[in-house]
Amino acid sequence: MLAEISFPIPLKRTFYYLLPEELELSAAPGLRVRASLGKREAVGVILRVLPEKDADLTKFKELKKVLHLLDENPLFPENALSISAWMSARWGSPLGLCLGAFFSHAPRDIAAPPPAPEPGLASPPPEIPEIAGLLRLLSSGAPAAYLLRLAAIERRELIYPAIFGAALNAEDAQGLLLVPDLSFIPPLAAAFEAFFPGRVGSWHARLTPKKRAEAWAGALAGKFKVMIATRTGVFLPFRNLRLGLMDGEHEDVYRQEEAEPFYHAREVLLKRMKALGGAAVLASPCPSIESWGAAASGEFKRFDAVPPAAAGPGPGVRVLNMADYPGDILARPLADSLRAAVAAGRQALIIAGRKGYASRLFCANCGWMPRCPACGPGLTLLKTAETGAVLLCRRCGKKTPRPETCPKCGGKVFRDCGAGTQKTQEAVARLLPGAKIARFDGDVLRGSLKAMRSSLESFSKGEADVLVGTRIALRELGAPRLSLVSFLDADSDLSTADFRASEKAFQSFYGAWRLLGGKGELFIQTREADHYVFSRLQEMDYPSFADGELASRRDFLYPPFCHIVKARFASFNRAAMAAAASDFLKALSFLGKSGDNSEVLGPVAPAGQEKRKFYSEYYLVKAASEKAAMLALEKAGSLPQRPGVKYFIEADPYGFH
DNA sequence: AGCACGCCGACT
DNA sequence: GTCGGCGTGCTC
Repeated sequence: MLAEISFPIPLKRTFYYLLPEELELSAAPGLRVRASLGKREAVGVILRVLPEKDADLTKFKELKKVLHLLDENPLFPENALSISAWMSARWGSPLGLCLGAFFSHAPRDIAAPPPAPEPGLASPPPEIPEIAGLLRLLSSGAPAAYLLRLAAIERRELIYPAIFGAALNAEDAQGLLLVPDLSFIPPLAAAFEAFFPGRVGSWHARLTPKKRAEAWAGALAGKFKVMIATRTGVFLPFRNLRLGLMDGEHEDVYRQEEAEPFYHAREVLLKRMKALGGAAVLASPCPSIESWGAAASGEFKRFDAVPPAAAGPGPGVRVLNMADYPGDILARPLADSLRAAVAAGRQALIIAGRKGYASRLFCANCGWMPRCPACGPGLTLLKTAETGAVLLCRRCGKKTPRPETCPKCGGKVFRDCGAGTQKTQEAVARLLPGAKIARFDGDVLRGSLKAMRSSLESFSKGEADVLVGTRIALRELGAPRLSLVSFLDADSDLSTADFRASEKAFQSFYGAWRLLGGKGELFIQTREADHYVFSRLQEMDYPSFADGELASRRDFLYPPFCHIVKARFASFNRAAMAAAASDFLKALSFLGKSGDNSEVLGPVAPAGQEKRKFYSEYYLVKAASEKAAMLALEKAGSLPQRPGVKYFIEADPYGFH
């Protein structure tokens, strides 16, 4: 007999190995094996067991033997194999790498289950009247997915234990709590410890190897009742997982895009819990429009844990039209409030535009800003050595030459905006000569965990008056004396090429508003003060914003009403690139045939391409269903490779470049 | 991904 | 004369 084996290597192919007779009975799909691969040994997963006559072995000179069978039973009762196969089809990464996400953290020897934990002195789960209905449904154990809108962040420490308490009433039932950031784990673990003493585990990327092995084996053995984990925790093994809760489900960190396998932890969690017949709860103060849509269509049941008090008037919101303050980094009203806040012993948080982003152009005289005639806002300034400054629409890719004169006032002087954290820090220092100003951006974050903590802590303790940071600071921050938050350049978010730009911008503003805790002021500086996002800000009503956004996604056929696949072709040879694109279009001609409303947009080429030696263009597939998207991804991924052409095929791209 | 082979630059 | 850079190629 043969075993078809998948290894965690970036290859789409699988491998045939001979099964030694003594393993023939125990070998089964989903079990791990050790085998020689090339010049080394590797652990792979059996995909199937088959007789030799069923495999075409003519191409191999040698068939190696499986060396060891590592498991007697599958480690994942929900069938990691089928979930991995779905992941592979859904995001296009090799099956072996998808399986690797589940198996690669497994310790070499899985320790025997530890002795049954002694039941500690547990507090009764807290009562949360607002979500009594949700708790009732969870305690019934019915398989379902829920969307939970949460108000105050602090209440997670009560609400989540109540939810786990309700859903995990069986003795061996386990729950997984996914959080967007490592820094959320310790406080939540401490809160859970009161309700599940001795049975709360943690999982994140910075665990030491020994702790990692303990956590992994502990989850598998059922030692932990509750596992609190960052993104990769969605692949942990459990003996009896009954509840998966994702905190801050709208956060982009749940999407893995830097390295294969690509996936979105939210979707993987939903898939897993469905396969297990368990419950999934997606929680957020400002849910993703995808989840909002699923709730609207009845796929998720929605609950709101927003107490009535939170609906009252909160911090003041002031949108400052920067056309009225040409050249200023800090507009006058913001500068005045900032000065007053610091003088009164309060703290302020200033969110600067992200570093390295293309800046925007505006008329120095009247503030006029060029817009793309086809797509509305979104034109950014692009500086190229050959052609000079060009305006690029990041939504449709169209480029226009930089205007000589302003069509509104005839002015000839243009400025570009977009102050980074450094420039902003200088401006604040000039405004408040005596104030202590701290900075928090990607550079600080990339440094040591300790440096990052101390930088934030010094602000939380009140050692600094003003914190200048990128939006990453919003998530990490807890500052009781905070009374002012300001976004210096809201346009840098709104002008990104992403159909999610409005959603992400509103979520940021909303998060900042909530961070103020019902008092103080939120300033937003923009040159697009008439953008509809701002019209929704005055009430700070997330549901009404989300409803509007969802309707617009429906009208323009964007997720959750379609699945997007992006295909980019690049080459030094223009004809070869065109031929690859033509292969692609031919392969995708099945779309839309069966009456669905799938469509292919493109080609989109970068600005100033004719003048360069290197060519590239991309297409966007808007597939009407997940199935159609997976088929499109598969076809695009298996195009004949034309020499000299590079292929970039991507599912669910965030931002179209 | 590993791990090999292979062919050109500075050094014990 | 070697050590060692990383380009290319293969893994049942």
